Amino acid sequence: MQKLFPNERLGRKISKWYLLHGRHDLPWRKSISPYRVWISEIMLQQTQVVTAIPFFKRFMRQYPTLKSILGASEDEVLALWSGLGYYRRARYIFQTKEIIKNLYKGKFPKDFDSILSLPGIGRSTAGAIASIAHNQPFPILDTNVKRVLQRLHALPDNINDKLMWELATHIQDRKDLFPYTQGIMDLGATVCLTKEPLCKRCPLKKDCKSAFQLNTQISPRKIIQKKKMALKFYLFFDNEQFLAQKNNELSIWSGLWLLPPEIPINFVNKYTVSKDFTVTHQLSHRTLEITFVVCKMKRLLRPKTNHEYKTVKINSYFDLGMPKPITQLIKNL
DNA sequence: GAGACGTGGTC
DNA sequence: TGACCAAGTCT
Repeated sequence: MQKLFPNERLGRKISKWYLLHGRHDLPWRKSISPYRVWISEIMLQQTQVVTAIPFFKRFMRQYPTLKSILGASEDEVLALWSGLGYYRRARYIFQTKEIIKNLYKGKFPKDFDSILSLPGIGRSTAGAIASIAHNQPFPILDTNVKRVLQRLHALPDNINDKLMWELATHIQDRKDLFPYTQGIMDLGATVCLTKEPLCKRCPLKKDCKSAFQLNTQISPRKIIQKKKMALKFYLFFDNEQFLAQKNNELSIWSGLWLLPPEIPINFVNKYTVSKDFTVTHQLSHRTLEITFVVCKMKRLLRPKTNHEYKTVKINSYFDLGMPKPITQLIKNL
């Protein structure tokens, strides 16, 4: 008989609750494989379920299996990430599949430390893959789980992660890891809501130190002062195509295709400005003031420049990894 | 360990 | 409408 962790009894309540009330229709919860769990977990980092769903489906249509993605280029992976944000995640996926190809013979590793060592996979994501896909008792600790645990034990805000990881370990239902792991996330997402938790529906209401208490607010994230940043892009285009430039800087939208920020020397006097306007675009940590100069050319030239560029058919911009403001601009061309 | 890193939805 | 929120990881 396996020894129970202190709160495994509660974990059991969660896995049972999941079977009745969990979100069983999420696409990544069907045909479970390490590959599908991996991609979904990366997509779901700091990203809401409803946002991730269409991206996950599109990704799986393009690359249904781990094997099928092994030959992909970084550009192709970034194109599938276009519009999802935190593009570093897509580059980590590219790096990870390269490691899997070269170091693990094309098979997703099972060993926890090997999983954890992969780019873009931290302790929580590694725990999700290990527990969901490999049935190994490693906990997860995302904001959903943190919120449930914080309320369950009536912990003060800003409690340190070390304790939270211990609590997350001791509440796991190690007999039913799959429903437990999915369940604690669903519990946080659908019952133990940030603003007004639905304690009546909670399987832990008899155990929770905050159940039906008014003072269960989770303190807001630290507010950061957003810096403003001015950007300028030129959209050179003719009837068929436009000019894109690769962003190889280590900053926002790194690795994506943008537009040239200046006029190539050989373009002077070869275009007419049809529009010139500024939009603001919010990032999590920065406010961008983006000026677009839309420049019509009779025939798009090849630029004389040291930058990596590409001429792109206007109606196939979605084959490129590009950030939202730029795809928006092209779409409305 | 604080800050960087996207986007969409809500109120 | 601007502030805030939503399945983290890396440096």
